[in-house]
Amino acid sequence: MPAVSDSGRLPRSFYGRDAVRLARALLGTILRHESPEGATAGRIVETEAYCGPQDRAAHSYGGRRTPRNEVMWGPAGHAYVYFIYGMHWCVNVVAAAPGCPEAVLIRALEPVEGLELIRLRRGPGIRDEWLLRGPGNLCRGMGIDGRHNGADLVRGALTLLRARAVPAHRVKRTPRVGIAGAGEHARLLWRFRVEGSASVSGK
DNA sequence: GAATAGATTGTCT
DNA sequence: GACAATCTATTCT
Repeated sequence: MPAVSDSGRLPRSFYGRDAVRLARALLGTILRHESPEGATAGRIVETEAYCGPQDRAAHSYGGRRTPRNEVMWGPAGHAYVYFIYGMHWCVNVVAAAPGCPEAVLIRALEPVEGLELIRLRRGPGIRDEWLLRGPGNLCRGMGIDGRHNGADLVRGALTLLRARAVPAHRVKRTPRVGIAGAGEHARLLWRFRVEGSASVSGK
């Protein structure tokens, strides 16, 4: 019996809201991947909202629509996975409505299921709480890569599960990470993290 | 502890 | 050809 039930899958309606609200709502939910090597899952403790054409830090800034970011333009509840810095994958959850290219970057998870497999993928010498810390690291540990771009989280092997909500007093809002080139938009408080979790990334 | 550099490749101009 | 929603190791202080 798996440590995490698959029955609590979040419905499509959960995703159909603006990226900032979705980023907050995703805290505490469980990202689960049932791969051929085994199942892994983690509790989301850090997210960032990317808010479409007006957001200088977003891939869809200025209405850009390319093969890479095409899934951002599609229906909510799908995974937008892209490759960056020559070696890392990052996974986003598409928000809002078709034609509104908003998404939420998943930045950190607390490992919940499949610890052995996660350790195997990450390599030796890493504390368990840090195995899925950082957007690139969590994709490696969860076995997420370009094959998952466009995956439907409501139906496929990659899923999001409902879990106990994170109370407001445990949520901290900060500026986003790694977007110094975004001018004024770099200062907006569009990063959400669970206070006190050992698994959040950054300083 | 802070700052810096190097890795390494898809994507877009 | 420049650069990127990163991570790690190394070199300072």
